[in-house]
Amino acid sequence: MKNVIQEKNVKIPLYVTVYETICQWLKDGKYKPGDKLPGENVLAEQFQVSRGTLRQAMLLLQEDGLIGNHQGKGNIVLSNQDLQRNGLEKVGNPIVDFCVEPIDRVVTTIGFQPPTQKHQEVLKLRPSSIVAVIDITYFHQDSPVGFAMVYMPHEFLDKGNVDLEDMDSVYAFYMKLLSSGSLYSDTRLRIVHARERLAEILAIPEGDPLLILEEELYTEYDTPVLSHKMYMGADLYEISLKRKSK
Amino acid sequence: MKNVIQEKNVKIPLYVTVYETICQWLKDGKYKPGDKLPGENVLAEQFQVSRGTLRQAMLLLQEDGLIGNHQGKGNIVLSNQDLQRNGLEKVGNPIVDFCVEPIDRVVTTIGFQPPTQKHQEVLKLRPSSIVAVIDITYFHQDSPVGFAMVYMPHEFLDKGNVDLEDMDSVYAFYMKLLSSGSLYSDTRLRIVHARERLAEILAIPEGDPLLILEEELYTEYDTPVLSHKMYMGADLYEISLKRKSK
DNA sequence: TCGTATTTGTACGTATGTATT
DNA sequence: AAATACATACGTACAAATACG
Repeated sequence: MKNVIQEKNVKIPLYVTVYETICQWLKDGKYKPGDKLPGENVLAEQFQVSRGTLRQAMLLLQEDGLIGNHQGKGNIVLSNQDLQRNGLEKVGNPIVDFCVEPIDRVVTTIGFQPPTQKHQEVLKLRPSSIVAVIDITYFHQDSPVGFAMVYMPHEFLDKGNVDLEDMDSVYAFYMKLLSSGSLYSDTRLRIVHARERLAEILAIPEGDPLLILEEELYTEYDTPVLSHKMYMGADLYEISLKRKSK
Repeated sequence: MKNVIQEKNVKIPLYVTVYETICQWLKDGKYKPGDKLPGENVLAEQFQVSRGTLRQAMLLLQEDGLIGNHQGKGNIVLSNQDLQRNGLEKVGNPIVDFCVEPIDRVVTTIGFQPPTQKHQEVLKLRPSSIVAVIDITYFHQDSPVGFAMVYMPHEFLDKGNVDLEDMDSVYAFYMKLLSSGSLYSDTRLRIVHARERLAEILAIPEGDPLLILEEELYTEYDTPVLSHKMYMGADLYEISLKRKSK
């Protein structure tokens, strides 16, 4: 299997450059929310591309929630100012992205163990394989705000050439996975109450509520990459997202 | 302005019928997770459509997370039989969709008031307009499990021809809005602690944690439709979603 | 290892349908 | 009613990634 987090190709399709150009227009305020973009034929002419190619760019803009397409009316700019921040529906690291305070320090530890029954299922592992267990505590100004338990097949770390003695590089690998794109997830959100160990780690009273996010990440090939649980302090997190419907 | 929840056109594009046919194939198990679909040229031939049209159907399948597209390899079926249930990232009614117990009764009340400063902003209303305040309590076996406060411009209810004396029809209108499609949202999730009134409504001790979802819904024209807050009992809710990235 | 066939990705062009102005 | 603008659909050609002998 190829390295999951390989770099992307440098070759950029035409419709992507068109998309990026129009994104920049919107960022620069060349067209403001409520404005109508020039007609597709006009734009295609300007960019010297076919209308089909231009429409691929429009599709990307629409998926980003930057424009709305309306037959007979035109492509209208939506209120895009606040779209900078990614919502929960985009893969990233929620425990970092949604803390109301900035995360300024993380403490990472790593251990290894045979897969539990559950991990054999969700990570599709043989009983003879090895699972890396990565515990990460997230701090803001020396106060713990969140805690994550990450379960990853050792195989992935191995193929990623990660120095297992260097916690910074382990954490960097994990973050790179989360932001690598081309991953999708099964995600569950619940409220739990802090028990002994968690209460101690997060320095909160036992029984205090926590937001927990449980998740499995897969490649586009449907290969499990990792499973993790994130515990987020109740008062320190506000999770935002964009919901949509066809 | 046109009625937001108007029925869709009856005319169905070719690529949608192709998409629906292949969806059915997957549901029937004609192709199982891991299988490769026939090549696009073959499928286009079978459906008697051009390859471009067929590729539009493939795009829909991919957006649903049902298949993965891979240059040179093929279109592979993913293991998403369980995608029947919509995740939070799709607009619907979370307070109904994610309760671990089935909701078997709702109690709806309605009142009217001038818009607060905040509603003037988020719903883009004039101070002289009227806001409908709809309170909805959700029950499972006569126990309250969730509570929602909905703020909607009176104008919408009026144009929707809703009988404001008939609570069932008010609730039906609200649910129809949520499932009408063509809406998108700004959504925030947090933990709050039940205060007096909420604790009483949900029949829980004061101070107990609740999951709260605050949201504004907009049409594709960027017109605010409604703003609501949903309070969900801590132990009764598990919210699932599908995260993705390009 | 290398070349060839297969398969999807990109890009172009044209024509017609349908909703809005 | 006519003009405008996006939506759908067809066709062709070549590029790029992968699979296979």
